[in-house]
Amino acid sequence: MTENLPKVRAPSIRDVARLAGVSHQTVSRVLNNHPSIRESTKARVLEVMEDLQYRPNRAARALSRGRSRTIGILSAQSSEYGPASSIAAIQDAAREAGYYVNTANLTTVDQESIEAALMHLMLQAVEGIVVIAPQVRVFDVLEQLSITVPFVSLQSTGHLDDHALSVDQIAGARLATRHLIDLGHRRIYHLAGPQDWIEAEARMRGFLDEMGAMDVPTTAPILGDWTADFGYHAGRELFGRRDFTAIFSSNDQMALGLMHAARDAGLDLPRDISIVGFDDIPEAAHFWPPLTTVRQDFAELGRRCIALLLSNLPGGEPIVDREPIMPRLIVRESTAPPAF
Amino acid sequence: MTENLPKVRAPSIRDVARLAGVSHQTVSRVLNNHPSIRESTKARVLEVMEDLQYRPNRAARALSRGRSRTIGILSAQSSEYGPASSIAAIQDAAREAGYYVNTANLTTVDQESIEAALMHLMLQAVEGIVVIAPQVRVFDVLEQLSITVPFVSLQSTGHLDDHALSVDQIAGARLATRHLIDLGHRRIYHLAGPQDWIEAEARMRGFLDEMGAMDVPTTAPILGDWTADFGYHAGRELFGRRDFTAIFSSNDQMALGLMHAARDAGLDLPRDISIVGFDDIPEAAHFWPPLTTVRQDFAELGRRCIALLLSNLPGGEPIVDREPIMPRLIVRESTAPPAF
DNA sequence: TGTTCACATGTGCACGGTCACAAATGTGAA
DNA sequence: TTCACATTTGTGACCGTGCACATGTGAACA
Repeated sequence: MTENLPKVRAPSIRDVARLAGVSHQTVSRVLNNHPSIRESTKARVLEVMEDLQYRPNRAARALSRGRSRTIGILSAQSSEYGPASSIAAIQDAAREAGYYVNTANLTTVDQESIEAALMHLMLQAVEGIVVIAPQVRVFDVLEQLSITVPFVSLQSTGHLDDHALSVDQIAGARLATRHLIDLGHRRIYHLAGPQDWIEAEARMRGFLDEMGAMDVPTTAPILGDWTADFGYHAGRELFGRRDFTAIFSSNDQMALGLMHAARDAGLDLPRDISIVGFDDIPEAAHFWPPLTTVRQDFAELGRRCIALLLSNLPGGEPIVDREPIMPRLIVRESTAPPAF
Repeated sequence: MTENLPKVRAPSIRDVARLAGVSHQTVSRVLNNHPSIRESTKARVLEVMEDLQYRPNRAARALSRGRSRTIGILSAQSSEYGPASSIAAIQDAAREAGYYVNTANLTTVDQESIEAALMHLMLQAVEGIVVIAPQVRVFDVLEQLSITVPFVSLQSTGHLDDHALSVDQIAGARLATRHLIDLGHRRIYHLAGPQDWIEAEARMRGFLDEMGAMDVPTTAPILGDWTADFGYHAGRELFGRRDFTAIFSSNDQMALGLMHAARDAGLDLPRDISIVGFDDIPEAAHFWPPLTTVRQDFAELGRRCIALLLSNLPGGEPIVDREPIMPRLIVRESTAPPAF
């Protein structure tokens, strides 16, 4: 009946040492795979550990080493497909590398909320931060709070490229735009994401670059908020005038909203209007019509993100990963040559 | 030029104490809002903290208190809308309560993967665990590894209800089924989720219960995997025979796949076939046709989940939250009376 | 004026690891 | 046998915080 004694302290390194007949330091060496430990000693210690169900205490370790082995993720809209996939990939990669991950969500993207989230992460003594959010403001706050841990952004910002790792959003947007131009479209709208999201800006730039390069006149992009609802409302207005034959939407959700509005307006897709999305969410293949879009490899992004971040941690040798991940155009049935 | 001296140790409680002319214990009391501290003393200490940019060291705290203030989430398919929303809500609620959250994803749901994920959480000394995954196996492993921390599951399992908190999936499924029956449908299929997911089972049970209660003959549900792709392939087969007039899908993604297959088969929705989903993902309102579905309040679920878990932690007074969250039927345009 | 008591503050150690350094043991050549 | 040196193991301090307990302080009361 010893099993339900109250408050049985978890076994410590010294308990193991006593039972194995060695010093606590020897146990510590076994834990850390120190090279000069006699095999027989090591085996004995390991056996005692097993018997005692010994688990190293992370807090103690973090305290004495001065390192938490934790990295933080600062994320906005974390239940959407893109961010959620990135987060999952980052967590997997971090765990693989022996790191723990802690996520702080931004409910709103104002100064105060960003500060609170960063504070939360810093209080945990995270060793590095991954930012999946509108960068510009976050970086301002990072600087303001004089946060000193290394950080990595999942999107290239242009001027902070040492910290950035990205899918080449510009190239992706150009692929999408070029696809529409190649089909013969000349009056193409762009439904962009929120201005302060780097991806949104990059995709917009890619769109404008390609249009310029191909000498196609452009109209001002419409600024959206990533949601299908916004796409729907924007669509209702756009399809009223119909002074265009194709739209490139900055993400799949907004593209879905556009399609909805198009049907409401009695338009036939893709005959009357071609639509291209961005992200290739798993649902996109089943939209009506199946959506032509640009696929990003989030898993790869997560892996490289962690590799980059860890390399910037003290002790690692800094690498600079400037090679962007190239997105792919997935052609489905939402695009066709213009009917007129 | 003192700002880039290497290795400036972060200020500790004693540094603050020295500058404020008090003992380290007094500083500690200020940190923990101890009642008997003179206002003036407290103010002085707080001021020094501000000056020094003092941040308490979480590892030291965890070590001396023996509590990590961290809870773990064990999640599968964490990039899908339901789990992702729950995770976000749980994180927010936990942060609110001063807790940290750490997520471990299951890549596969086999024994080994579950063990690895649980180990990862336990090594962090999480104080409690939230399970968002196929419960049955996870609970087996929990028991096997003799995990002793309290845990909460986001889904009711029937026999572990003290640990469970849930949207009443059965009631939700009955709402959906009843809606179809009320419209006049008598030959209704159910596209279920994976057998080992509690939600899937509960929704299936709700479907069968309601069909039984209304005296409508049923056919065996089809077991899917939550993905739109599966819905599509199941649909291709089902619409070949067309011995039914409505389908209740266990989630919105599979419903989307079904719709896709229905269009491929040249069917008119909802005239030829009515479809109901489950979850009300933000995109569902923009499907073609907009999807009738059952809405779950994930945010509320996350909040109550944390409340329940924290109450089970040592020190809290155990509450039992047996009141399930009631889901709501959202009627859109994917359902109509049968045409014949 | 001394006693009591609540409040405010200080002292020293424990938490469970790691680190720097010291000591013991083993090994091979002079 | 002895010394030099590599390998293996041990000793004690330290990381930053909280806890138990001791101590100091002032007001209320007899």
